[in-house]
Amino acid sequence: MPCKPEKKQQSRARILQSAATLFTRNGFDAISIDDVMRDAGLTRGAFYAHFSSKTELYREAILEGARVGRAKLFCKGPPANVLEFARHYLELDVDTPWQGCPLAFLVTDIAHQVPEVKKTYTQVLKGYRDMLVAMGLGELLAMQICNQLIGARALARAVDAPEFSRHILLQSLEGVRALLEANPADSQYSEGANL
Amino acid sequence: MPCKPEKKQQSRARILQSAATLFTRNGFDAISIDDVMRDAGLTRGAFYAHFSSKTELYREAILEGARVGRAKLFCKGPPANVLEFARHYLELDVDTPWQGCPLAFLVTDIAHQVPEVKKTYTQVLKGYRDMLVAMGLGELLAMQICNQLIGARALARAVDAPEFSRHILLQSLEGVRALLEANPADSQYSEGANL
DNA sequence: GTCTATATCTCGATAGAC
DNA sequence: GTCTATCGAGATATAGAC
Repeated sequence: MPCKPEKKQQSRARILQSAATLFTRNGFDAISIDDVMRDAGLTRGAFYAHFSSKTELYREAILEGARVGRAKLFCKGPPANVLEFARHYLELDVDTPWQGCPLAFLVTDIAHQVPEVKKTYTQVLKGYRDMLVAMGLGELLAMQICNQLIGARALARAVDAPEFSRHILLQSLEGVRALLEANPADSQYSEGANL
Repeated sequence: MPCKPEKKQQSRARILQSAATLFTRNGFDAISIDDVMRDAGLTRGAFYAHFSSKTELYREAILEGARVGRAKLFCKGPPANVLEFARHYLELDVDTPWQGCPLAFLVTDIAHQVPEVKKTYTQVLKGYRDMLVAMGLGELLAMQICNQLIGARALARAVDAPEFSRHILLQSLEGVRALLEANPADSQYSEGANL
């Protein structure tokens, strides 16, 4: 019965990739299963051979989006310091933006979902915070920087004027710099040598 | 034909209040016109005598939500300094939370809406920033604090564990304090006398 | 595993009685 | 101005052929 298990894996991977992109960009409600399957080159009926519900797909898509984001951040090796990480995250000097960070683009969405989805989101958030901790920051400072960066990216997307968006992102980077300087015990790691 | 114009105004006000509460709490897609009208004690058919579309109602609800939020923040007179403002906004020492700040609870929603809605949201955001500017902060520092506060409130709502939520909010307050101390030219106003 | 077809539901918006 | 009734679109999920 299992006609080519690797084929099934390929279909699942395509569905997941489409879902990560579409959900992150448009949110949970605006994207139908039809949209995802069409983007993956399949039809609606085939969906339930891979996932049991739209919500389960959403959870997996959040994890996939986080994986893609992490890969994009580390494409040129790990960032040298926290400020470089922040610049990358804010995409201040990136020519081709990626599909977007699920943490920033789905915050509001997540608050309306069932507990399992919130659990997945929380897991990803803690992963980002711990990434900063691994760069030498204290857990508290890392959380403050997460607030600052994720807040800025979310706000920059919601406002209607591109100049204002850029202003928000630029100020966020300055905010991160100020937070680092206010914590000299941590900033020695962030401005200095690599981790 | 206008049977009691004041009656119509009362209905409109009730619809608006219901919409502000429900939309802020559940977002645009999850709330139907039926939900709003039912909450306001009316039926769906009466809706279009007051608003031309669900989107128009959404815009007005955002403004109403911002008004309610500002009234709540100023219920005991204007906050003495920026830190007190932040504590109020984060609801760290408030027993009965209000319906919630549309800026934090609708960020993601807004990004999916038509330009007019984004324009309304942007207007409210600039209003909040200018409130901080009126308290003596520079525009740049005010924006950084907006990122920090709004980001924290949005994140605190998305995570699944109440302890983690509180941790995020507490760290955000510390982040605001650090930002103020990193800008001594501004902080003299924020820690000192009223505005 | 993937397809087409369909059952069932909900929503936004409109029409007409009062 | 508010009600009930309804149209038409689009959604999730399922059933059955291949």
